[in-house]
Amino acid sequence: MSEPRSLHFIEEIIEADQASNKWSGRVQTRFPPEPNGYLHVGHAKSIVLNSSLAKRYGGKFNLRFDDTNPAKEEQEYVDSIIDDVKWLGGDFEDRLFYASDYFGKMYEWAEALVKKGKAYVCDLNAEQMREYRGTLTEPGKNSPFRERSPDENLDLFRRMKSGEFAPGSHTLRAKIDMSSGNINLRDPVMYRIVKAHHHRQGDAWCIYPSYDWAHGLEDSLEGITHSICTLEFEAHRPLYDWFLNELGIHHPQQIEFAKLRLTYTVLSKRNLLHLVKEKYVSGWDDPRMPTISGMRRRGYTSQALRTFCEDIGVTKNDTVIDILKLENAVRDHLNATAPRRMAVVSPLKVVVTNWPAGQVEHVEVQNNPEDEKAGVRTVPFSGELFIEQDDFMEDPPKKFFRLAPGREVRLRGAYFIKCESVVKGPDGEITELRCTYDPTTKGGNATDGRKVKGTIHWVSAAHAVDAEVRLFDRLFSAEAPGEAHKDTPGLEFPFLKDLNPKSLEVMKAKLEPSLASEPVGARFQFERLGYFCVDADSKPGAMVFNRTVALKDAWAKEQAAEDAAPKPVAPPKAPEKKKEPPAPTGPAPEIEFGDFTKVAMKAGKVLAAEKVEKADKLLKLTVDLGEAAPRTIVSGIAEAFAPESLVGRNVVVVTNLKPRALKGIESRGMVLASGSGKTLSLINPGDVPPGSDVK
RNA sequence: UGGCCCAUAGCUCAGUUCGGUAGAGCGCGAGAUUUUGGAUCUCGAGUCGAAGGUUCGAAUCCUUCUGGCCCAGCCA
Repeated sequence: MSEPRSLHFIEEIIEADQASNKWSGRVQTRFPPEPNGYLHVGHAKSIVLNSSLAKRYGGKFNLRFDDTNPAKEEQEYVDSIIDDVKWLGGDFEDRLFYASDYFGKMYEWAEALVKKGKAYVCDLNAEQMREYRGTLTEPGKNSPFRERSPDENLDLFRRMKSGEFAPGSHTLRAKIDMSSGNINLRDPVMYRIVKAHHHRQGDAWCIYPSYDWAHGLEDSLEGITHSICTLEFEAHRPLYDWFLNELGIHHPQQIEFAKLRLTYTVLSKRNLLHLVKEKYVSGWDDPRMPTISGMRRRGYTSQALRTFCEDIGVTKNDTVIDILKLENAVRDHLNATAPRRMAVVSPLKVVVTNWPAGQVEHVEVQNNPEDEKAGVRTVPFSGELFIEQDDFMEDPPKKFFRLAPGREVRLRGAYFIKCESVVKGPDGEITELRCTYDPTTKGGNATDGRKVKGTIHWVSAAHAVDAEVRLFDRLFSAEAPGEAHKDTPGLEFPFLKDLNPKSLEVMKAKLEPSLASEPVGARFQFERLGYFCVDADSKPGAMVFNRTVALKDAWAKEQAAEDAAPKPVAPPKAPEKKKEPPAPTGPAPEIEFGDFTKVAMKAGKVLAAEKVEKADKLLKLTVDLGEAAPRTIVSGIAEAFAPESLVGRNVVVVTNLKPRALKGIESRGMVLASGSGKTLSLINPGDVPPGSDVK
C-alpha cells in the first residue's frame, strides 16, 4: 500500500470543473492516434491518463483514429492499435470512432465558414505559401487570393471536392490573421487535395482535412470535455478555439501535458518505422522495441506498464525518465507474480563423484518465496548436473561467494557440494567440475549448522530440456541516442550510430523439465537470472524464451565498480610518494575489444583535488574537460598522489561512463592510470587543451 | 531578437491557491537480514534556476534576469 498520491494538475482542473458543474458532471476523454505506426510507451502514458481519468470521474473514454492522411495510414496499424489499447486496459467499450466517418460533417462546416467569409480557396503553391507566411519574428503577407468573394470561394471549393484540380494546386484556408505572433493563426490550411486511397473511405474523397482543422471538430462531435494532448499542441489551441467559436459548436477544454521521454530509447514513429523498414529489428514487435507490442512480446505486463505510467506523474515539465524506472516497475510486478524455475544459460558440467550411480532424487523447491500460495514443485536431481559457468571461478577473489576449488556452495533446494577438481580440455578450457556432495545437507541445510555463503541454481543433465534463450539488452548504448551525432552533416538518423551491437544474445540453455511445454506468453523467474517468457517462436520440442528483464545484480555491479576505479591494496599512511615494490596484481581483467572501442577518452586538466572524507584511497578531483562546467571525478589514487601535486596536471579521462557515486560523491568519469597502490602512474595526454580527444 | 510553456534532491514528482523550521518514491551510499549477491528492513544526503523587493518570517507574493522546450508541413 502506498500513500494516496495527491492530485496532478489535470485532475485538479477536472475537480474544479465538477465543482462548478461546468460540464454537468460529465467527463469525456479520448485517445486519438493516427494509424501510421505501432503504439509505443509514450502512447501508453496517454492511454493510461485518458482512460483512468474517465474511470476515476465516472466518465467515458473513446478510441478514435485520426485518419486524415491516407498517404501514411494502413489497416495493419489500426488493428495493432486496437489490440494494444485493449491490452493496456483502455476500456472504450463500443466507442471506437474514425475521424474519416466525420468527413461529411466537416465538409459542411467548411462550407459554412466559406459562406461566412471566414475561409477562402488559395491558389498559392506550397513554396509560395511558405514565403507569404513570414517567419517567427516577421509577420506574413496576405495571399493575393484572400479577398475572393464567398460565392467564388464556394464554387472553387466544390470543384476541389469534385476532383477538378490537381493535388497541390489549391487549398482551402481559414481567414484569420497573417500578422499574428502565433504562426498557426496565419491563415492555416483547412483542406488539401490528395489523390490517394483511404483505408476506410476508399476513393470517395480527393480533398482531406488538415489535422488542425479536423482535430477540434472530432473532439467537439464526440462531446469530449477534456481534450488532453501533448505540449507541442499548445500553440495550436488558439486556432482550435477560433474554429469552434466561429462554428458555435461544443467547445472542449484542451489541456496539454509533457510527453514521455526515456533514457536509452528512441520514441518517435518516424524513427521506429526506420528501424523496422531497414531491418535493424525484426519488426514492430521486436522485444527490444519500445512499442507496446514489443514490450508485450518481451514479457512486460500491462499492469507494470500502467503502474509505471501512474508513477511518473503528469506535468508540463519536459523531462527524461530513467529507463530503470520502467524496468523496476516490471521487476516489481513479476517478482510478486512469476513462478520461479531453474535454468542454466551457459552450462558447465558438474559430476558429483560420490552420488550413487544412476540414482535420481526428486527434490522439493518453492515456486515463489514471495507468495506462499504458489506452492512447491519437485525437480529431479542426479549425479550429473549443469551449473552456470559464471558460478565457478578457478582463482576467485575473496568476495566471490560461489563455487571454486575447495569451496562449498548450496545447490538450491538440494545439497551442499564442494569442488574437488577441475577437468580441462586440450586448450586449457574448463570442461567439467568434479565435486562431492554432503548427504547430510539435504534440502540445503547442514545438520552441523555450518553456513555457506552462496546458493546457486542447477539442472540435472539427464533431465534437462534444451531451449533457446534470447537475452536482450538496450537497443541503444547511449543515454540519449543520436545526441552526440546530431550535428554530423548528412546523417539523417543519428541514433543509428548508438545502436548497441550486443542488444540480442542467443543462448543454448538447459532448463528444468517442467518448462518443456509452457504456453506462449507464460512468464517465469529463472532463479538468479531474471524474468523470462515463452516467445511466439516456440515450437513443441523447441522452446524459445525471452529475457524480459534481468534481476538486480549486486555482484555484477561490484565487478563493474572495480573495473572503473583503480583499487590500491595497501593502507596508505603518508600522502608522500614512497618507493615500494609494486603490489602484486591479480589476473588482468579482460574487456572485449568491441567495448574498448566505445570508450571515449579526452584530455583533462585537474583544477582542484582534495581528499575524500572517510576514504583513504579516494581523491575528489575537479577536472576541466573543455565542457561547459568542470566535472567531479572520484579516483582511487590517493595512495600515490598528494592532492596538491595533481593540480594543473593533464590527465586522460574516460568520459562516457555512467556517473557513479563514491562515498556519496557523484563521479562522472574515470582517470586513467597504470600500475596500482603506491606506484601508480597517471597517463599523460601530452600538452593538449582540455577536451581534446585522446586516441 | 515574435508567441507559448516550464524550472523544488542524481531522477520523477508533492508542497505555491491560503507566506510559518523543505517532503515522498526511485536511484546512490552505509548497515541488518536472507536457501535467489534477488526480495525485505533501517539510516544518510537539497544554495527550492538567479538577483532584488514586500514581510517579524518567502519555495510560496511582486519585479527583473537566466536557462530550457515548442511553433515558420498542403504531417499528426
